[in-house]
Amino acid sequence: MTVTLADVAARARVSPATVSRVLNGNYPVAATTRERVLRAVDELDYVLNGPASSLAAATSDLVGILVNDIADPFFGIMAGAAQTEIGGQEGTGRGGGEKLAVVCNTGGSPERELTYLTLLQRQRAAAVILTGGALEDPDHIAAMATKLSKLADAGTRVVLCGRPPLPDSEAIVAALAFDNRGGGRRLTEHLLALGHRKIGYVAGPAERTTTRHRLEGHRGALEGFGALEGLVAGGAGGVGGAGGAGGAGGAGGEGFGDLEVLTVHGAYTRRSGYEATLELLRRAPDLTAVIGANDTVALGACAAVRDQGLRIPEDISVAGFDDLPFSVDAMPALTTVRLPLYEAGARAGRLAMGTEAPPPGGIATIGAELMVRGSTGAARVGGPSGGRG
Amino acid sequence: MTVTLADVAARARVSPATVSRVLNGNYPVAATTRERVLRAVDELDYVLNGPASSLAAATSDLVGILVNDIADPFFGIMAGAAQTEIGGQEGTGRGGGEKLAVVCNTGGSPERELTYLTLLQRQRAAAVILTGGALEDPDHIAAMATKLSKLADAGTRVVLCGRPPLPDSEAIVAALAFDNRGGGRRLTEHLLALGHRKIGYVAGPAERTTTRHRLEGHRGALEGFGALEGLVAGGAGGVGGAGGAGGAGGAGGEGFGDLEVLTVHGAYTRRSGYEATLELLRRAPDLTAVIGANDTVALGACAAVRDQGLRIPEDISVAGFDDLPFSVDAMPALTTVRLPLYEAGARAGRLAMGTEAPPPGGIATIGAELMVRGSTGAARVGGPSGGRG
DNA sequence: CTGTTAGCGCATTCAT
DNA sequence: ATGAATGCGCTAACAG
Repeated sequence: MTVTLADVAARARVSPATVSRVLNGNYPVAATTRERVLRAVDELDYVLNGPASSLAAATSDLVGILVNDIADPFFGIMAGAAQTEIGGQEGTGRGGGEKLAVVCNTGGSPERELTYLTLLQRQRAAAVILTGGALEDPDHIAAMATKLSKLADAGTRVVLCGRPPLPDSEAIVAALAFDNRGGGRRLTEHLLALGHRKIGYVAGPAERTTTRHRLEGHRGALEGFGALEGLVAGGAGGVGGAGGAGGAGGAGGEGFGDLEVLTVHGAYTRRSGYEATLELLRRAPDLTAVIGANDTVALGACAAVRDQGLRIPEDISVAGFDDLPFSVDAMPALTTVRLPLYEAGARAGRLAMGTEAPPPGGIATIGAELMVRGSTGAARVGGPSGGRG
Repeated sequence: MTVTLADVAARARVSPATVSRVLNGNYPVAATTRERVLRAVDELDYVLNGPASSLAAATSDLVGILVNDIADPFFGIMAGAAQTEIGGQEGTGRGGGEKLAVVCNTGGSPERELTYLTLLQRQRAAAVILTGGALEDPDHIAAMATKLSKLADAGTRVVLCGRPPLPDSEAIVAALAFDNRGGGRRLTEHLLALGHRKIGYVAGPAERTTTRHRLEGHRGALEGFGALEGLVAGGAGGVGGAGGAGGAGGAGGEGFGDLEVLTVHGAYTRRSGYEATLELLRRAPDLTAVIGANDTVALGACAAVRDQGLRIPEDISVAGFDDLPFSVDAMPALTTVRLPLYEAGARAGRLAMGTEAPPPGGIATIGAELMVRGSTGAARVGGPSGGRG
């Protein structure tokens, strides 16, 4: 019923070994023989048996790309770029050597992340790309490290994209990390420069690296500003949560007492942005700016601000993070931090293919660029405690 | 180096066959034996060899989900839903039976679509889900039909989601088609009811089913209205392209002369929406409404309208299609047609798993609901030829 | 309920 | 440059 390598060999009047060789192209074969074989392949409409091939070769052409949320363009853009870099190689699809780049949606669930990794391990995947922020739960980190080592041992190339490198792990080919801290810092500095002093922050889920890094950047900016201007009120420590928030996946964050900072954690969703902003406005009616954990959250924040009868940016400035394509279409256009998602994804794809040399030390930090647009403006006068400063 | 089934069998003091049976769970095994085997699996940290398993069983646990653009939430939502339905089954990941749902990004390229199908065929995929509109090029349709038959012959279940059924093809398990015509018609009827008579239409790529169906719905509404009110000007035929535009992948569409309809084709992108709208406004400054091929295009249209110093909806009404999550956040919120993407994707996932019975005839049409929001309003007076009507 | 026996289809040694 | 033989790790009959 199904045509095999042997059938092709018979038709081409060569041995199965020869057919295998022309298909994989890793071996010298006479041009005329190759012709004959290729013709037989076409005539018989032969399709390589992947499992058999993988079994014999102890490796497959599968490349897995893990994403937290496939419906979020943040991941879609990276995954698409990686897939283009990996899959856009040969052409016909009948020979070997074609990688099958494939994306797996974990939905942000640590179990599913591990499960997908196991599934890919089972398939003897050629490479795995992990995108987006990681969970900071110690158990999960340990489990991931173990799993990734096993994958690496089995010959799977592991690449991190938009995710900080794991604690030790030599298992990784390369880690491409976004400069979330720097971006977060510059964004808040921008707001401070506009005169904002009471800035609400709608953070992502507390236990994610991305959330923590962006928040640290934000607080670092506030701290630096406070040090310079002596404006920071009350409480001594607490501000520089930079170190403290570290490993544990616990609470951390909900209410900083005396500080002029207001933070609410929530999912990376519009709804979360909407509700958190309402909450922030309740806690501090004299807020003059709100920063969203990402653009989606920021859009939710915009909606909340407007539903309260406030104008953007006259009454409240709003900013996001990522600079997804739709951000420029918001009214007013969203001030945000641009992450070169496509470039990062493409590079991760090349790294996974072994087409590009890993960065020195296996780690590269990818810059984040502040994009100032219409959603942020000068702080309104009379709102914040100290006036314009 | 790598631990195999035989190792587990030895450790558990049973035969390899028994281990295989408990792993696959498709066969009666004594509870105590099962325990012992499972323990051995854990102790040895055994992971099934997928390729070997697939080779022996002549089928794999891979399920491919093809999408046109992974960075577009339209596809992300469907794919995510399908993946949840398929992958969210068991738990641990060490046993068999776990499907690996993976999404493949064709980027809208017919070649890559075929290539992915071949790759999936090579892997002996358990199922394939094709999402989104199809290309109407006869050659490609034929090639697809052939390829899908082969997949079906090899035991792969083929499901269409958001794509019309193929000409004949018994190869398909089920086709879930969106009511793009109906949605398009209702949207235009809504605009007509608001007094709009000169409506610009920014269509998608001319050779896609989705584009054609939505456009047909639009024209059907105009036609029906013209018949009722006797308002349709000039040219006789041409309007009801419904039948004519059929199979061929040719030009079709660019300029309908006397008709009060203005159509421009372009990609499903914001940029296309922007530029096409500028063009429409140039061609017909007395336009009172613009319909985008989808929400993304509509957002581009909004930007263009505003850049021309026009207000939405006072001067120009704008509407989209799909009702993606961000559409409600546009200012004003976008009037659009809601497609139940998540539900459709989930259903496709179940169909692919064989968890749900196919609809009668293997074809189901999924409704499209008009969502009236702020971006559409009464046509401005004095613009269109006949005034308010 | 469990063990034994054969391949699944291909990539590789080794020869030649 | 090509052919012949071997085994990858597992599942599927078939016995028992």
